Amino acid sequence: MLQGYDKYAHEPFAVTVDLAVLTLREGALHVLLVERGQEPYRGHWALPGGFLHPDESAETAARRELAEETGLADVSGLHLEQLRTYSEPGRDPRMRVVSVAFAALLPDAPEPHGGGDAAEARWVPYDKAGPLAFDHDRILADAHERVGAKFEYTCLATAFCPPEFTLGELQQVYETVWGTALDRPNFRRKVLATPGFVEAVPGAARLTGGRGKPAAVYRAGTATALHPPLLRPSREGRPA
Amino acid sequence: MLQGYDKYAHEPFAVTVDLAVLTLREGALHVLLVERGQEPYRGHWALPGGFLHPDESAETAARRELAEETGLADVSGLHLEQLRTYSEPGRDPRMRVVSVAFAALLPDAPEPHGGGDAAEARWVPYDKAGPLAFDHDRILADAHERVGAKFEYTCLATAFCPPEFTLGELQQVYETVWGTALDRPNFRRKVLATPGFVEAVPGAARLTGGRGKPAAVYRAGTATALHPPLLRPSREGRPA
DNA sequence: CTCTTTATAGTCGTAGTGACTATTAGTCGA
DNA sequence: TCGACTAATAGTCACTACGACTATAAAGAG
Repeated sequence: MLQGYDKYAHEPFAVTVDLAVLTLREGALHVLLVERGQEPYRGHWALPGGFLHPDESAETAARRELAEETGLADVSGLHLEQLRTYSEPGRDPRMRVVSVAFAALLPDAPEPHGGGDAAEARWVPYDKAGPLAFDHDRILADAHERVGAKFEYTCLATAFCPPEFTLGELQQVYETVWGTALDRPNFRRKVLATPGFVEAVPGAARLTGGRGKPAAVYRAGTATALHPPLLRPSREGRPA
Repeated sequence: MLQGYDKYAHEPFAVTVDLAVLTLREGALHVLLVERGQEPYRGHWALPGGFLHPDESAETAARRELAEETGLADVSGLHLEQLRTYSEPGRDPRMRVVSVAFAALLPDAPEPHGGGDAAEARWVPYDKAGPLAFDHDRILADAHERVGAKFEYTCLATAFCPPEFTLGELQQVYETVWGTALDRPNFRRKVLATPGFVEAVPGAARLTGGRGKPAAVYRAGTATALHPPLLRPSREGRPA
């Protein structure tokens, strides 16, 4: 309780934010990693992040770090989601660090120019994001799970898409994040039946790789929730 | 990023946990509140909580505080869920406090004997949990929303029930948390059709208030997820 | 052309569910 | 002891959503 100020010696903690910045490149989920130039975990890869400044909230700090690490001028429209806070005593060998973790979703993936203090920053395929420093493997896995779960009942998937996209591209986003194939006509029916999920760009059509019939072009709609949800073909429901 | 140790003057923060301890009493959602005996917000009600000790995680601290505030001997089996972390610079007028918020669900509600430093602790109906200290109104609302959402796709509702309960009681839990009435036969069908949600206690039956046909008694099952989900009759799906 | 590729349209059967009605098993009050 | 009342449980019916399909349209490649 908060009346304990004078009673407890409230130990000071260092507070950081850690970011799982996700994007899709060439049909595969990628995550932004930085190479550590100092001990501990020197030479290991880690999630970008940094200390909370005295005058900012965790969300503000996360957005600032996101801008620094990606080099993007405008990160105001990007989806940033607080995951949870990691506070196990031993998670940083040097000192007591409590870290607020965020997931960020980017549509396109400009190569990061290590603007921050990172020795090197790079997009790494999610599957090859080997053992990371600290508990960042856990944070990254939690981010993936959260994003996958939110795809079921929100319109979050469009955050991975450029401003204009085809339904095939949107389906690829789902398939890549969930790691499962989806039936194309059924996916299409579901998306179009959900009001506000996507809206057609009149008259626009685009070829999806040079071949086949050009696909209609859509924009993200105004809806944020998905009712009823678009459930992933999960472990459940199978003949156990 | 975490290599910034020597560069940034990483300001120390006080880290606390705040608990939204929820229970059902007489068919209404109640929350455990403590009366503040010190400035600021002296005399106001607040969520229980306290500072993180140097050697414990936020989860450990939350469980410790929960035991202290409720006076319960065994809080190991209780559902404790990290909500999110609140870190706005001005949320505590005295100092920079970052708070990790949790929601806790209790089946029965023993009157708390203010074991901690709380001047007074009391169960307060959710609706009458007037303006709270700090940003605790927001935390409490977030807890309610999170629990309501989790009811849709998990078996969490049994956390509000005693070890043995009737389907009518379980339905009341849903109705109270969601604030909507549910059709009894349909609710029953749905719960029984979900394997592992509840399991029958053989031969047991109980009257639900002295009247009517005695109801069969159930225990919480082993399942944790609900597939397909039990969606609340929401704002969506209505003729807009 | 025709073959391949991709988008789009539509069909069919079934699980899930909302809105009901009917029946059963108790208590309470006259 | 006999209804009236109450609550639990059983069952019906129609409609929606969805998985698994087949069919057609529109492009490029050869």
